[in-house]
Amino acid sequence: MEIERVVSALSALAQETRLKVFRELVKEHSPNASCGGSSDASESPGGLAAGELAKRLGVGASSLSFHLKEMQWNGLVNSRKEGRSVIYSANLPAMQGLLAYLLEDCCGGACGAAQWPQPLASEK
Amino acid sequence: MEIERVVSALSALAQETRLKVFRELVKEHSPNASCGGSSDASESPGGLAAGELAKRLGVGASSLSFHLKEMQWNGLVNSRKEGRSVIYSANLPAMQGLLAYLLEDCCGGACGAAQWPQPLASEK
DNA sequence: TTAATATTTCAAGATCTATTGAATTATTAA
DNA sequence: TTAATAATTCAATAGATCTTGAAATATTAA
Repeated sequence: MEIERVVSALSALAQETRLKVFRELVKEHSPNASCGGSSDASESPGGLAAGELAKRLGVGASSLSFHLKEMQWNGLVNSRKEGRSVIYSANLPAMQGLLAYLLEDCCGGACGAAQWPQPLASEK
Repeated sequence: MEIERVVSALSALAQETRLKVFRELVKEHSPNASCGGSSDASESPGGLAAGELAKRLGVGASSLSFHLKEMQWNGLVNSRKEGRSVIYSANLPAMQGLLAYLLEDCCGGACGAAQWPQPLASEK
């Protein structure tokens, strides 16, 4: 993952509303949907309608639309139209790519993936 | 890790110069310095002087100072004075806390830590 | 068709971010 | 002490981001 994409993915998450959106979408992610592993084309990726997200987060529709557009542009969410709703879903492989980069390039040489996850404080 | 701190840590990384700074500091992190694990007070955490960072990244001194202050405020780097230089070092436990949050709250329920690291594409 | 619902787009304004160069502070060398 | 070096602070500016409410678009229901 090249640095510009990493910065743009981080920017997409570095805002309270957007981070909350992503968390909600991860919660709603259907367990058999794409996680970057094997999957077929008929899966239903779960997700939430824009309006339901707005209601849950207490954000105005146009403001949320702005943030969703930002996240979609940066590849963090996908959308599909269903009736008059637009359903947004988390793009987990994008998040995993970001985590892989941070783990390897920004944590790696010193406290690498081999030490991940960290032992609990009580185990140290 | 509460959401405000996560957002502020993400903001500290969501900028090209700052992400590059962090990567450089991780590279220079001395292997026996604090990784969140056991350590003693006499360790030397490695790091780089502000001027050396500015030279490596091709950034003006005052601009870099602005970014370093931002990163320090958000807990991503530490600093210490040595002679007339100020040595900055990566705060790896902060990065690890951030990664732990993202892994658990933003990846977790659906494609959890149990599946991390991901199998290689050739193994799927 | 007309009305209601779901969402996006647009324009305005407020605030935040980032860069620049000059001035300032602290430390070391001559 | 004076000069040189390392870094930060400050003020000015340009540009990006976020929120708001009104208007526009698309879909479904009456």
